[in-house]
Amino acid sequence: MSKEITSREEDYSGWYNDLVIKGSLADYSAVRGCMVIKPYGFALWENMRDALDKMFKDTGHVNAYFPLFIPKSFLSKEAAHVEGFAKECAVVTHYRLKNDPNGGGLIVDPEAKLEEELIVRPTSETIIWNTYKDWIKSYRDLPLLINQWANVVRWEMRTRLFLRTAEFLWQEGHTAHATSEEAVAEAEQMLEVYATFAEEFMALPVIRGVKTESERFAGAENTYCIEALMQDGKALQAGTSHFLGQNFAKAFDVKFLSKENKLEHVWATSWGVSTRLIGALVMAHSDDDGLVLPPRIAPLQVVIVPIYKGDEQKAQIGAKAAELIAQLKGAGIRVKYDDNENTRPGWKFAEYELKGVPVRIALGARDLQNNVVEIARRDTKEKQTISFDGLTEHVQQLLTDIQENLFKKAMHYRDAHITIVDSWDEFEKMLDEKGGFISAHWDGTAATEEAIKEKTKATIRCIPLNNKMEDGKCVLTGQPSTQRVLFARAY
RNA sequence: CGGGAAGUAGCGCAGCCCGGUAGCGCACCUGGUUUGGGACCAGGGGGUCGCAGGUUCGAAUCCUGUCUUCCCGACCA
Repeated sequence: MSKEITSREEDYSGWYNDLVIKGSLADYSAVRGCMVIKPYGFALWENMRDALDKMFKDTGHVNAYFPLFIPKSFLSKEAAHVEGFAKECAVVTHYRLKNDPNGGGLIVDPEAKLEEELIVRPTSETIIWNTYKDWIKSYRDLPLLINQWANVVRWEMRTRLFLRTAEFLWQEGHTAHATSEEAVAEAEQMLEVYATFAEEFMALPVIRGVKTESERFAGAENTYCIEALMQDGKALQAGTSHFLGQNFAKAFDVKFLSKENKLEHVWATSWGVSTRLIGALVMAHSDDDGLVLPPRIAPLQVVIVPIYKGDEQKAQIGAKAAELIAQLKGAGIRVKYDDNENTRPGWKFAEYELKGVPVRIALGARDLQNNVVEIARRDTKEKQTISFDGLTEHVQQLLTDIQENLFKKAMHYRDAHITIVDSWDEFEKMLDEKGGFISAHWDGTAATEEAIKEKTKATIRCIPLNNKMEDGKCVLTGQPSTQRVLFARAY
């Protein structure tokens, strides 16, 4: 390693990039704003994806796949939707290249212009609703509960590894229902699925809430979200679930005959989480020694590093390690044995810390004689010496402890950074000095929300679900308010 | 699209002010000694200095243009 991980206080952004790149998760690519996800990072994504996919299926959803390309005319059918996405779309205008007759290599063949331009999907509502029109005729076809795992492209002005890349991987669920109530229940259910996943798998505490009108998804009636807090005090939207009302059904003319034999538009939801979750994971748990990954989704849960002198010792330790690995694997633990001769133990220790492997086991000749191993946990960096007997149970318990500890630590930090504020002076002061969420009264107008954003860069992250009603005065205007909302500077 | 900075070996950088034909660290290759917190010694390979012009006997270095990337803004369901 040529450079140490930069301290957070000096340069959070450099710290974050170092973590991602040195932790072997991803790297910049040759294409502007796009990243290469490396095998280690992709294994992490696969673990997250598999856990989410199971949760979707347990709630009655199935997977399907829709086209990457969307005819331009589709995008314009829902007014708010086109407004929200038009500014960041990649557009396919031609279908062929040819050799430049004047020399100079390949050029776009002007003869090969498309009749109608194709948009690389920034999200799939339009192409999916165009399809649903043909699939839904009767109330018997409902509900339609479909998810797709895909890539999408949004031509962002400024990008950042995982958090905002021009192309990213995600899942998008798109459901159709016979009633408004049923669709709202679906949107709320999926928000809860996301919240559960974030908390139980990612060890990331989240606040469940709804967005204000100005932060709402383009084309939605209501947007639910989970908001997480990063270690620099900035908030991150970790997932959203939208109640779309009948907006897309009307735009794409999706109607069904009800039990009462009446023709009605269907009610819709959409919901998604993306590789941005990996960014959240990195910023929520990591320290200056590298990544810290929660055991439940870590690509590797345990690494075993042998310490030996000479081939004879290596063979002896290897034999014992094989025994331990068989036990650990038998218990479903993801374990790697690193007997690479080109790197020394100290190098390996540092390397797996950078990669955030939760548990490290060191096994040397000394340990072999004493029937023990040295076991180190990544989150607290504590080491202890324990016996071979019951090692598997010990490791299982340790993985559980680490998972819980990470959640508690993040929860403690989050709770300590929700500040209740009642005056404008204090609002600005707390935002600058402490960061995190500011819980304050708001008069409910978009104008005030905008004014606060203008002054402080803080936005309303959400109105928490099950929020306590309480009379108060707007922190900026002094106008009456019925509840507090959460403000923060955000990614 | 505004403001700043940078493009020199796979990665990180020095050299540029003051022009003379390219260097350091890491990585890589060979041999040896090592191995309980990022080993050491010796030897070795690798670069049209982002691109295009110009000035000059001579350009990584000076001038002009251009492209790209990063950072800060603007933008961002």
